[in-house]
Amino acid sequence: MPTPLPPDFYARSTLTVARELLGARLVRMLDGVRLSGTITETEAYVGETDLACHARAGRTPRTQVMYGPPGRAYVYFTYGMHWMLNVVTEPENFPCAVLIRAVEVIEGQELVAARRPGVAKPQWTDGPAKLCVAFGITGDLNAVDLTRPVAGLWVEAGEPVPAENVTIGPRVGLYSVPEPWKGMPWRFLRRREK
DNA sequence: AGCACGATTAACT
DNA sequence: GTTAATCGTGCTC
Repeated sequence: MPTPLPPDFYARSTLTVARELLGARLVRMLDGVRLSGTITETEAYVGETDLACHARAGRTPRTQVMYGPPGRAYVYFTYGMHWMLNVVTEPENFPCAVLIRAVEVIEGQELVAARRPGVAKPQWTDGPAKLCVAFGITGDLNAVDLTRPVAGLWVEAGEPVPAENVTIGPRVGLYSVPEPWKGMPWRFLRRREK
């Protein structure tokens, strides 16, 4: 029996959720195969006042899932070719989310290898759009409930990452976002092991 | 008009 | 081996 992280996990401060998602396990049922990966990089996007967050535009068809209950998926399309996976955080009507930027594939390596032909393992899922390709995540999964194993996508508890292995820095890929939002240290990544 | 990107290329060391 | 620059693509507002 899968045991997804409960709504209470997501109903907290977005920064806390982003930090604690490091080490957690992203699980995807695809073609009858269980894929999973350890989350290694996240970014927090916090409300309408965060000018890097899509919710800066207010409640629109695209952003409305962020206004809904925590623990849902916010999947959106950008740059004409890329899907991105976020998890909705905080109580309803506070539009926030954590972008899942990278995972390390654990289960289902054969299927992922087949989905990422010609790509070496470390590059299978080391970017937010790459992991969506590897795990078969598209707009079909927007707004699904990640706290129950009903949609074939959820997050399980993993191995906690100790503070000394966490690197914190500014979010990336924000081209024209003004300060102070552009420089806010809201990116969390697990330091490379070895 | 403007993207919460990634691959390719071109320049370096 | 590295970093920097370019641009395709189509959805959102």
